[in-house]
Amino acid sequence: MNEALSRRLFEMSRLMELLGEDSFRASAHARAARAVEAMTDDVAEVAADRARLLAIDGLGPKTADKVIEFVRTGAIAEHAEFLSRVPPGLPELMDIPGLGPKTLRLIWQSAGVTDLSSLRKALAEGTLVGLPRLGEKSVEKIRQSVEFYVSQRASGADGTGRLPLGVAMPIAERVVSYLGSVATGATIAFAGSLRRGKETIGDIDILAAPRTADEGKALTAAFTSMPGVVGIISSGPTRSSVRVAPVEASSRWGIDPSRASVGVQMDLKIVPPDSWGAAMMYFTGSKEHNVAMRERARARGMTLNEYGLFPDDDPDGKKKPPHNRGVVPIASKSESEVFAALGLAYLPPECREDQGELALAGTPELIRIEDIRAELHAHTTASDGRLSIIELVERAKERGLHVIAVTDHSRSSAVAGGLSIERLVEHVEAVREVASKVEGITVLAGSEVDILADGSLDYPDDVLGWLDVVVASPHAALSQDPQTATRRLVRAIRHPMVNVLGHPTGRQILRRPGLPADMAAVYAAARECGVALEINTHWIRLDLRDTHVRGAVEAGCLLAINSDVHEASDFENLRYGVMTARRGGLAADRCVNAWPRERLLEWLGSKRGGRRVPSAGPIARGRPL
DNA sequence: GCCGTTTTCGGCCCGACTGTTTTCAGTCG
Repeated sequence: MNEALSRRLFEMSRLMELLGEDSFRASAHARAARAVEAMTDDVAEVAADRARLLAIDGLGPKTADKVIEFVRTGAIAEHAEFLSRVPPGLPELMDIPGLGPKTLRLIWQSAGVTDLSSLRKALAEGTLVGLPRLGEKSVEKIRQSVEFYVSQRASGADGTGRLPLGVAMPIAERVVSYLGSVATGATIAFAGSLRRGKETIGDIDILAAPRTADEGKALTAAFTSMPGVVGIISSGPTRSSVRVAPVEASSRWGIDPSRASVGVQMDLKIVPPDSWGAAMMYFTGSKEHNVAMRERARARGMTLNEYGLFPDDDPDGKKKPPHNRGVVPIASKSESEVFAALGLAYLPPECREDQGELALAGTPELIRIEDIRAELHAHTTASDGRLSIIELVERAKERGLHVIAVTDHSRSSAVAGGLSIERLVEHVEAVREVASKVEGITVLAGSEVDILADGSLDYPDDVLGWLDVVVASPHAALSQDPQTATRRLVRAIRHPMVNVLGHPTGRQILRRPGLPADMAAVYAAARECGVALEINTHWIRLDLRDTHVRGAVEAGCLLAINSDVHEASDFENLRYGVMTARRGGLAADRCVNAWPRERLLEWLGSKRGGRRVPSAGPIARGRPL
């Protein structure tokens, strides 16, 4: 409901822009859409009390009534009215970079462009050249943008042109390292939604502070000519934008190799070293967070831009920007400095989304990568992993973990080599054999047990009783209706031997939505039963997602951050899971993977009749526990 | 259409880059 309504409001905002309505009204609707998106409660429930809606920042009398209308009728009359005035294929064209509402409106009303195909036709026939403010060059830029957009749609999994976090991050790191080799004295880092840990990335922002002007020029030259650049969108002394394509996508996740290349826009911003903090803050965003920060600065008689926080000596905006007039900034060198000068504690990038973070009294206590000491979800060659038991254990040890759980697939996951009961017995004994030999790490024998469509588990209870840890996960039947999905997950959580609910919704980013369960019911059951909800760290999953983590944290749940290890490199995904956890406000004490060893083992044992975990020795076959 | 450490009415973030312009509009982040 929240998501559907938020989308509807965003659409209204977009349609208003296209129709040339008051731009402030349009942005008010976009703000309302974000407010609804950020709600952790079900909007249907909140809307029962109009005063509660009005108390939400960004919702006023008019938008609150539209929310109520949507909750009651499933539609907003004004939305339908806007929709009837715009050709159906037009709004999507706003996704094309460089094509904004004004230009789109112009070519719609003056050149009859109504959708992608008529736009391409108009470009091919040259009918756009000569319209007001549209010369040869502008039209050529639009043409290139459209072709790039079309190729992205053809190659991307869903046509949004966004890259998963885990695809974008390594690219950004390669570019940062490459630019660092060009300008050895420069400070270089990535910013943007990548630094905030969003699950998908629209473009990659790189920030550089060279020591000299020559170094800056060298950086720009290197950036615009680096391998993979297929087009330069713009390039100036302080900013350059390029299109990079193609980029290898992962084949392991079943993306068709012939389509396994996606392009991405990359921006380089060059700033003076003294502005590093203000620039980092500015280019990290989010946009909405920045707006809130600048408003706060203004309210305090200051003005904030990417060069620093300045005294506001020019309220009318008549003069040149302060940094061009030699005004000395109040703060600029570090982000902490700027936050402090605005009366704020340091806010980590992951919480800069304008979702109430400016009202926080201090820096939120968020989990860090180094807090993670246990991995509770890992596969070996026994099912679909690539590591043997001992290899897995050694990799875990190298990473400083004190607990590693071997949790291969259960029998229903046939394509993933799920273990029959007989094979499970052998496997558990093999794991215990390894556990008895290695030192410095506790090795647990467990299973990632399928949650069947009706919520029952894939092994009988006596078999589950042999194990040290049970991760119960949905793998099939992911298209259930909300009621069935909720019943299914809650039933699995209530099973007395389940420790962790693995990738709870089964969603895959840009690929499939996952179970539409009532998450509030899932949180409530998990809290009551002491079951940890997993944040699966693989960048194709990140399940729970950030908003779900926030809901679970607010509901008082335990969470697990697991890398669902299938090969050694999967341990590297941990950072994406931790970023997602931080976006949801998770602190270390609520994350079972961050607990001291004994506390973790005791918690696991509480679901195994309180017996000591790990068990040692052979399984007493045929004797139900 | 929202909102108030300057405002209950009149504002509403800031700067860079580009192209079509002799002073600025559109777009982006």
